[in-house]
Amino acid sequence: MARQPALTDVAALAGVSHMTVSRVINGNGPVRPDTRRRVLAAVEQLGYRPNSLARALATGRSHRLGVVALDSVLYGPASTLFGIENAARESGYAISITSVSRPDRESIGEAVDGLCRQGVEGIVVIAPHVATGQALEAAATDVPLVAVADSDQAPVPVVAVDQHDGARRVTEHLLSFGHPTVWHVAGPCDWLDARARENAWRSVLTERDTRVPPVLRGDWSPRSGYLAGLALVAEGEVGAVFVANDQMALGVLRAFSESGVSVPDDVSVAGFDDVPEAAYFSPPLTTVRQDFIALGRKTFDRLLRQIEGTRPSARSIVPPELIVRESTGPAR
Amino acid sequence: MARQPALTDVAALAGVSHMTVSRVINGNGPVRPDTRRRVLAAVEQLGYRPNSLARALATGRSHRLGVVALDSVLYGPASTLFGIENAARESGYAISITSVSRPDRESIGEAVDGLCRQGVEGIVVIAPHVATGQALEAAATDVPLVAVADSDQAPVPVVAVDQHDGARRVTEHLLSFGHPTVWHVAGPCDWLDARARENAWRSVLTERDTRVPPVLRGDWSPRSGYLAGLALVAEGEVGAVFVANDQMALGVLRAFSESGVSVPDDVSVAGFDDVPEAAYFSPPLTTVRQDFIALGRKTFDRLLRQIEGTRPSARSIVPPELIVRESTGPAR
DNA sequence: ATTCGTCATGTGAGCGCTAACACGGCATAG
DNA sequence: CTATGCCGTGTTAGCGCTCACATGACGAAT
Repeated sequence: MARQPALTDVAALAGVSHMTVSRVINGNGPVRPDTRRRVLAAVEQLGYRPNSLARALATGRSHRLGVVALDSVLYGPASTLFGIENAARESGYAISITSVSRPDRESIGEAVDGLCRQGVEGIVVIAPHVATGQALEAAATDVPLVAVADSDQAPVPVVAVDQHDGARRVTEHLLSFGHPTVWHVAGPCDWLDARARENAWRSVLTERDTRVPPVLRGDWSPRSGYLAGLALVAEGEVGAVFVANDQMALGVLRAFSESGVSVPDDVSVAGFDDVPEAAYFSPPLTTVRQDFIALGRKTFDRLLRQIEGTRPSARSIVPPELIVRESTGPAR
Repeated sequence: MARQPALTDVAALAGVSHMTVSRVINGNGPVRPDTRRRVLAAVEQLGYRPNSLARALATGRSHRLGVVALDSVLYGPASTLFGIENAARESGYAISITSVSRPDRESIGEAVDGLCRQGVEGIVVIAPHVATGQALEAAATDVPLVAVADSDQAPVPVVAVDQHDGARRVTEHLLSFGHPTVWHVAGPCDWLDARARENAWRSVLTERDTRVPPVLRGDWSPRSGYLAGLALVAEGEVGAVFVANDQMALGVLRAFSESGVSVPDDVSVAGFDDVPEAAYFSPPLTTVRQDFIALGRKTFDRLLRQIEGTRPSARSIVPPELIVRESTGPAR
């Protein structure tokens, strides 16, 4: 089994110099039509595939992007990844992916370093932890970098769905039914998104001089939502709950249904994300839709602009959308 | 801004030849301890990062794997992807990812071709459609290739969770409660997994001379499950349903709950996948757990073996596990 | 003292490609 | 009829790295 055919093989077969073949392949320099035909025939016959590694080495441009993802299969990050991949592929960029299990300085640093060695032209970090910001600061590199995270104080450009706006709108929606206050099942406190949602919820309540009930904290998992739900049942005087993501909201619904608490008659429940399942929960879940595909595209655009030297605006924000379903309603 | 430091820069700074630096970096050839120290100091000072593109070009080994994934964010494929990535990273392989929107010959061909240009040493195709097999046949390439798909007749090595076994076990589980027969909400008929689950279900019924009810067909989405659920309600005489995945099962549960059909008292419902949410459905869903992380690792091992020339066994199968929860029970 | 082997290092070529320039040939302009 | 220009093509030198070999220094064996 011989090695893959190279430019010179094609050149030899077509009876031209390798440079002419290169011109045909890249469609730049001037080539006479019949020469081009001969070359293309040779390419076809040999099944020649340009070696993009060699090209990258010669040009100094790899047309490759790196993505650092959290080692998890959450709906949001996974969707964002695919959004980025789609946008990148359409623009002729290849994607290298690396996952990290913990969002600390060392892991992120290693991941970024590994991608740089691979010669990526830019890096996206989808690791929406509070620690990620500092970790990125440490990961000193001159490769353009964009983070997918809703943070004002990140040391790198940031793209995100507007968490604050989304959380504000659900909270206001819940209050609009006349509930005395809104409880909150928050995400892990080391997540930026969790903090942003919690802060927005809190500010709506304080703005209106409404009592701020203690926060229940989960870890995004349905199980943690279930436990929070049981705690809320024990609490008794609960009329409305804003749960920081749909998976936990499912757990809350489960706990309520087991305990004979009716949604939305006894308690209104709202989530965040609009996972595909949310419309089929019992009852269908009021939630905030995040357009992760748009987020991915925007992230890619942002990074591309940075690679090409066009200075982008400081913050790229994707607006969320409140999706009202049957899990929220007037107080009984 | 100067370019990234290269081997020669380090060599110059350390006062040695580039080859000595190479030996230090790769830890092979003999180097005197103090020389090594000088070199490492220079590496540190310059912030030198080996360029793996150049290395790949020189050695002919890229240590890169390509993954072709379906353009979707389904739980299974996404988890498998992460399993592969983890295993690969541990073994020093980088991952390039490409997604395809349709599983036809052209898309798959393009995806495989693109990855080959990137110089990958092996390719995993996670595109479990019936058409994928033929598409792979067409994508003639001498790069080692493994498909994640439960098919006997694929033209390439295959790794999969044993769909047949899983489906057989749920069906038998449902029959064990004394239900006269088991209905089936199947996945799209162009998916191998959907076919395998349906075939297994059918064979259990025919083996036992049980009536085989007409198949209801969905598209994996909760919505399609919901519609199937409504159809089952209209049908009336339904005691047990095996739904081909958990998302559709959620839709079925929703339809039943809306229609006042009680699960499992009126109808037993079982799913497939064991998504993290399944335990918190109402009622918690009996389902078949697929260990996608193990699947990913096995896939990587398989591919690695193929790259290194060790001929692997014909079929790598990961066993599924029946998870019994509250959605299944005796006929009323 | 000479030969040999080993260790530590250096040299040159080449992986497959592109950028930059060099060079004939033919048309047009002077 | 020579000068100027452009077109089509070839030549050369790298990109950053590794491989295969060459070289020199030193100790041990002859």
